[in-house]
Amino acid sequence: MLPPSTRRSLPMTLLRAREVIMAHFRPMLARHDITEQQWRVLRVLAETGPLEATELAGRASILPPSLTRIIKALEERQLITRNRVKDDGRRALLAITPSGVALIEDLAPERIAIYEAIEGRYGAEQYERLLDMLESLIQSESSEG
Amino acid sequence: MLPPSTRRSLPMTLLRAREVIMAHFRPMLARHDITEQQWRVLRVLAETGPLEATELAGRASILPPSLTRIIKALEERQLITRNRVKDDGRRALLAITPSGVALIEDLAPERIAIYEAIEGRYGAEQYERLLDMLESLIQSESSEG
DNA sequence: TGTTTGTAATTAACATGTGAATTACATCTT
DNA sequence: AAGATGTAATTCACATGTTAATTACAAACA
Repeated sequence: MLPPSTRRSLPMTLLRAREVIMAHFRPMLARHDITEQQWRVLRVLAETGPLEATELAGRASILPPSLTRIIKALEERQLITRNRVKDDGRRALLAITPSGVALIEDLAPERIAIYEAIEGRYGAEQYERLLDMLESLIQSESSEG
Repeated sequence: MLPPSTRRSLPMTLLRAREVIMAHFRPMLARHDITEQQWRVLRVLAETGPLEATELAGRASILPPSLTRIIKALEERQLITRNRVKDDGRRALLAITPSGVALIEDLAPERIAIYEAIEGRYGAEQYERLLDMLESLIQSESSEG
């Protein structure tokens, strides 16, 4: 078996795919002066409710050191709050503020339009199938095996 | 239409997929004290032959500012060389050195084994189909599209 | 020739990715 | 209670991602 050429390597193809998709969202994020990762954190908190940092990091696919910095930035902008957990001085519950919710809601319509445009070009069925196949890949490669 | 939940968003799913795949390669790269991006640059040069920076950046999916730093590091380790292009003082041809080739060749067997293991778990057919679908997505979303 | 326009590469500034080390706190053990 | 062990979060150090600005050079052109 030969090694895959760079044009057919799975990690690079995933990277490029992500790249062409994110290109559609970046202008929107830039207009609102928010990074992609900050946006992920806000969306997760908006969907899930208050979370501890470890859980949030997992759901937003952000490593702890990055999350520490992102939390600091979002807290300064008053888009999230942090509250110490009783009985455990290490943990804190992170919650989105009303301003944070408002930001997410502001972006929602444009976000939906971008997704619809992508689905329109790629095909809605294909799109769902691709997501299924990616989830299956993640499943089959997750550390728990 | 509702916005996709973070668990079903395409950018995040692509990110997680890439993450579980790269997890298999990182120990190998760390043992050879090379970053993922440096490895990509070396592989592209090994496959394609000498390239100018712009072309290399495109093929390795690395932005110019990052490539500038990576080139510097690889040049210091004598894994690549750069030679000015006649008639145009801006450009330079970047080429992999014999040491660079040797490094790539050292890693090749393990690299192949890792890919085979992934294909084995995920299914070789599925694997190829996933690559096709991703390439199709990239095609349909490319800026020229 | 000198100026303008365009292009390749770099630099600057800041955010994130990554692995290792550290801190702060809990829990277990004796 | 005191020490050992474990866990959550942070900090550190360095590499890359990202956009904007700048530099170096080419090409077009007045």
